[in-house]
Amino acid sequence: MNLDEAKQQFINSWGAFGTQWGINRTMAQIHALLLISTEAITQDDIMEQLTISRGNVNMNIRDLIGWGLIERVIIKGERKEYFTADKDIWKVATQIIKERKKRELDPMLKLLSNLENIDDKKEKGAKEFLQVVGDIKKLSKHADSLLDVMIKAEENKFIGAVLKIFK
Amino acid sequence: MNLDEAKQQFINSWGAFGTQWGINRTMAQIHALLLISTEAITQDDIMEQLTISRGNVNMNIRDLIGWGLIERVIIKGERKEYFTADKDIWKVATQIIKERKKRELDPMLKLLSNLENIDDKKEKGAKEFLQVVGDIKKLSKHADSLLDVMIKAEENKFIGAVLKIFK
DNA sequence: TTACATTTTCAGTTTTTATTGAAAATTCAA
DNA sequence: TTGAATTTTCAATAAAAACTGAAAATGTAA
Repeated sequence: MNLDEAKQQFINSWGAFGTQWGINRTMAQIHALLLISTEAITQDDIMEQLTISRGNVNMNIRDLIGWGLIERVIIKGERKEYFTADKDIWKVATQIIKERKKRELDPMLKLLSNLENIDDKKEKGAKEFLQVVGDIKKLSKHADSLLDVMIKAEENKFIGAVLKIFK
Repeated sequence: MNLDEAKQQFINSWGAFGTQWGINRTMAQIHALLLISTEAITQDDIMEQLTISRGNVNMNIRDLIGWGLIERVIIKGERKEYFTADKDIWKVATQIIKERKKRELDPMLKLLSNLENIDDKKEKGAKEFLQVVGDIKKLSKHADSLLDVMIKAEENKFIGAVLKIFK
C-alpha cells in the first residue's frame, strides 16, 4: 500500500466510522482530509479531493467549525479562504467530548428532571418509572463528571497518571 | 404531567437521543418501553404501544438481543414469547460499552495498524501521515483501557471510589 | 400428523437524511 | 463605486435508512 492509497483509505474509513457515531459521512471525511493535510487547503481543494459539490463542502465546513474542529486561515495575498484542522488528537478528542456533553448530556439531564415531576407519584407503576428515570439521571451525572475528569486529564499529568494505574 | 404522558415522552425522547448516537430510533424506543415496563411484554404489545409493524418490532428485537440489552422470557402456559430489559442501568451502560468496543474500537485499531504499513515511509508527507495515524492509535488504546476501567468500576467499589476523588 | 398460532423474512414502499447546483449574497481589489 | 471572485443559501433531487405487510417458516397442542 502506498501513501496515497493509505490516505484514501483513512478518509473513507473515517467517514464510515463517523456514520456509526451519528456523524455525517462527508463531515467526517472532510475532517479526516484536513487531519492529514500538511498545508491549509481551500474549499475547491476539498471539492476536488472528495469529489463533492461546493454546497456540500461549505455546509459541512460550517458544521466542523461549529464543533471547534477546524478553522479558517487567512493567507495574506490570497483571496480564497483556507482551512486547517488541529492535529493534536487529544485536543480533538476533548473538544468532541465537550461538544457532545453540551449538545446531548445537558439536554438529557433536563429531560430527566422534567420527567420526575409527574402529578401522582403514588399511581400504580409510578415508583418503577421514577426508579428508572432516577437511575439514568444518576448515571448521566456520573458520566458527566467522568468526562470532566478525562478533559482535565488531558492537561493534568497527575490525573492521567492515576488513571493509568487501573489500566 | 401524568404518568402516561411522562412514559410517552420518555420513549419519544429516548428514540431521539438514540438517533444522535447512531442508533435506530425504533430500537431505542423499544428498549425504552421495556425499561419502563414492569412486566414482560409481547411483540403485539410493542406493536400496539408504539404503533409500528410486526416486522419492524421483530427485527429491532433481534438487534436488541444481539446487543445483550433485552431477552426472551418463556412464560409457562403461554404460547407467545415475552421480552424484558435489564433494569440495572449500570449494567445497561457497561453492556453498551462492551459492544461498542467490540464493534467499533477493535476494527478501528485494526485499520490503523494496517495504515502504518505503507511502502515508502520516507516519501514526502509520510511522516505527518504516520504521526496522525499513530496518535489516533494511541488515543484509541487509551480509550480502550479507560473503558475497561469503567466496566471494572461497575463491579469494583474501590476503583469507583478513586474515580470519584477527581470529580 | 394436522391445524392453527406465532415468528421470521424480505421485496417493495415510505420516510429521512444528505447532496447538488445555481442563484443570491458577500467580499475585496482596483 | 464597480465588477469579478468567492462564499453562502436553499429548493429540488438523489441516496440511504427505516418500515410495512404479506408470504414463508417455525413451533406447538391435540
